[in-house]
Amino acid sequence: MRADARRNRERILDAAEEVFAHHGTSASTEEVARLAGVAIGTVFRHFPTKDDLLAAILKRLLARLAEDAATLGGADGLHVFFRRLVAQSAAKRTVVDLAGVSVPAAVGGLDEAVGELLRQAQAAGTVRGDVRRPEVMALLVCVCQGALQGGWDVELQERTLAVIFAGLAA
Amino acid sequence: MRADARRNRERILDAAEEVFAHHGTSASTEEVARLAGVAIGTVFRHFPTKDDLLAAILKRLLARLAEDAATLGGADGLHVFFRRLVAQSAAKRTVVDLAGVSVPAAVGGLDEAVGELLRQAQAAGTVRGDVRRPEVMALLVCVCQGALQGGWDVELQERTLAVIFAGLAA
DNA sequence: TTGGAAAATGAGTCGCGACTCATTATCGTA
DNA sequence: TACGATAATGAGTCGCGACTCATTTTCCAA
Repeated sequence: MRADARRNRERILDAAEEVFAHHGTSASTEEVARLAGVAIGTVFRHFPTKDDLLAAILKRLLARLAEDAATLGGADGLHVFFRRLVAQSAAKRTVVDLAGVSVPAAVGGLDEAVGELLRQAQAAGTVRGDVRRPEVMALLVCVCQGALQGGWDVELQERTLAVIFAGLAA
Repeated sequence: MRADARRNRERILDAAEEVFAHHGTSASTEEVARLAGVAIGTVFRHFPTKDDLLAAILKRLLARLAEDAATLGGADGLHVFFRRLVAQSAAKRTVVDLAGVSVPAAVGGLDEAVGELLRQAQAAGTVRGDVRRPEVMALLVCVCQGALQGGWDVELQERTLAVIFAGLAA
């Protein structure tokens, strides 16, 4: 792959993330090209369809989340991860809008990373033992969606998470 | 309003609910007209824009939910309502997709109905006293979103709701 | 340097879906 | 019934956005 091609690919991904974060996935590919500073054809050379582009940024986002999760741990690592995710979702439409794009959630090891956080929290006694990974993942998804849609303020976010944390601990 | 106009208006609303429930709000207005058995122009006579149509069915849905909530009560009325809402959401895209359409949540008294359920649950000791309505509403929205997107099976739904119920009770 | 392969360009095509409006049909009243 | 007002019809307009491709530009290896 030529140097300029690699550079443009990155620019396009960055631009796409920015544009879709603000305007949702319904934003046009042309807007992405404009922000990336390339012609529309270049975008389609790298990503033959819009869905390919969406899948690419989703993959990057999930990988980043998994990486982020991997740096956490201990008694309240899971709680911290919940809060970070909610904060991100409220600001960016992207992840949430991507329901339609089919990228297995397992990509990037997010499932595993969250599983590890759960295990550590349980070991520390912060979360009770009979809670399993699937419902934790489900709650993460729920909360992201809700935070984005509801336009939560900080207080509502805290109160809502408090209920969930209590439910995990009880 | 003429009799045929009133009849068609109802047909269109029913058709729209059906179509948007299955295919999301991106389904075309023409599809709605086809199912309603009227011409496309008739739809636009009753609802000048697609958003007007969406707002109308959202209003109906919220009113119905509030009505439903009003029939419940007692110690676990709130829990029952949670379950019903999740079950509906998983089957229908409509409510969830309507984030964009601006209809105050207060419409139809859903807020009040849920507030009443909360009060009764707290009186019965099923829910602890310091939980307030906003976070309950937020959790309801979250769970609807999540259930739709995640394609929850019955077990996952139960386990996820169990965490939330525990958090409300703890 | 330079030749040619790889990449970028951007005006143009295409299909789709929201919305219009001249015409036709239907209702309800006198 | 007759007739005017109200409503229904559906082919057509319009804009938008995904995607194409002939042409031009850029890279890099020999």
